Amino acid sequence: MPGLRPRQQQILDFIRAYRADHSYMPSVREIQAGCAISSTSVVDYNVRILEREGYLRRSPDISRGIELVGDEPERAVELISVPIIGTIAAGSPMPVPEVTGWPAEDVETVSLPPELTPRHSEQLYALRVKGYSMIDALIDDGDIVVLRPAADPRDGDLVAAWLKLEEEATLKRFYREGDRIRLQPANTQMEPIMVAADNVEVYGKVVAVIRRLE
Amino acid sequence: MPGLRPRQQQILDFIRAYRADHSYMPSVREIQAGCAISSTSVVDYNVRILEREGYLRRSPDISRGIELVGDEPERAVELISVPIIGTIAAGSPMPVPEVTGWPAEDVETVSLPPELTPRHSEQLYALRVKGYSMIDALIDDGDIVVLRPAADPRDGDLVAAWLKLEEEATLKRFYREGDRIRLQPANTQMEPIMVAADNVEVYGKVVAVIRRLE
DNA sequence: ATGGAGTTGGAACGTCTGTTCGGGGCCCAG
DNA sequence: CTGGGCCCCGAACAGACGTTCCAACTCCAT
Repeated sequence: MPGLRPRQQQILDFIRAYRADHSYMPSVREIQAGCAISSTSVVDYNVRILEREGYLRRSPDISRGIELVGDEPERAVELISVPIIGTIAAGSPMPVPEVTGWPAEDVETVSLPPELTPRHSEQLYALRVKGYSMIDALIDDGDIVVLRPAADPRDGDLVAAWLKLEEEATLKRFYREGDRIRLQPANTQMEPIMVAADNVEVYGKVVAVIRRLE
Repeated sequence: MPGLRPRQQQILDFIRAYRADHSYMPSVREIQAGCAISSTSVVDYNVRILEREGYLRRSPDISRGIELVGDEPERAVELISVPIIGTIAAGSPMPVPEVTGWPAEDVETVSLPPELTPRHSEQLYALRVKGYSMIDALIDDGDIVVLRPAADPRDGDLVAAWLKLEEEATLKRFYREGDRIRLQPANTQMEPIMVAADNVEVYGKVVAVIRRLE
């Protein structure tokens, strides 16, 4: 992506510099001030272009909702050890990570190579899949799924969810549709299921699946 | 700083998880929703405490102006680096590991954690799966399969095989039946296929499957 | 000139968001 | 009982913020 007008380059540089100083993102008006632009609409105009060109992403109607792409912050280079805190099966409750005294002594762990490690790896945990109920998510009996506590999952994320009414754990892709939620199997040939938003409890977002064979 | 009320711990966990998913910080009302709190003032109250206790910093009057203080170190363990020598798809020939001058310079690699490393890890290689032809083996597009050259596969092994007549690469479980070979999909609901022994060339035995999700 | 595409400027609208205020339970020492 | 921390609730205020609309400007090929 070569073509980038000076104004856009200037804005991009400002955002990068701002990001180095603060852990949150600049607002439109801060960009305006920092780049000596006389109107917020000019910022919006150029930021739109930057988004269209793939330099960043925006979350509409969200303050400071700019995300830089290709600028993965502080990816850990070393091997991460993730505790396997239990099993997940269709009909049995999922274990949830205990917040207190997390690094227990005797839990089994799995190590994640750097290539698999997401941006923030502090609170990862893993579950061993029991049974064949996740077949539609291309997940086999015995697989290990690595999860991250999901605050406010985004559309399309593969999440581990607990359906309260059905008393069932499931791994599906998450889509918000008004006050309901569509859970879409990873296997696209299968039909999605619709559930009320207050019937689904999202425990985590799947960041990796590991299968070890004999 | 030991004493941290459950509500505060909950909020802290939510912020950390949110931060892992988004590059910007959650708003007070998002914390409220994510922690099932019924008022923004409760969030403000507890976030104030978290700030006073030194867990985070706030920039007043700034949307999403929360900054987490302190991040954790990681540990390093020994891990095996496996070259990804190519892709495997249904209709195209599989690459085979070159025995000579193996450690090429510019090949992509994937690191295997110790738990995944089999006994003899010297000649491991990996392929990236292209397309959805391995769905019946519960292997998705983009998955990485780690292989070991299989001199004499045992019954039940999951092998990467090349069907000469059909000119097709496939991942199936291997069963010898007289002078023919039964290739059984991992998905037990699907029918096995029978091929003549001299029509199948076993390239390797799958020792691990790794799937990384965004 | 002339027109269009790309860009800037100014202002306003509506919402998002941090913050504050008054009130109300709960628990325990006095 | 009384009072005071401690925590939660609902509502509202004021400012921060993303977004939109329209006019004007530059540049360039026609």
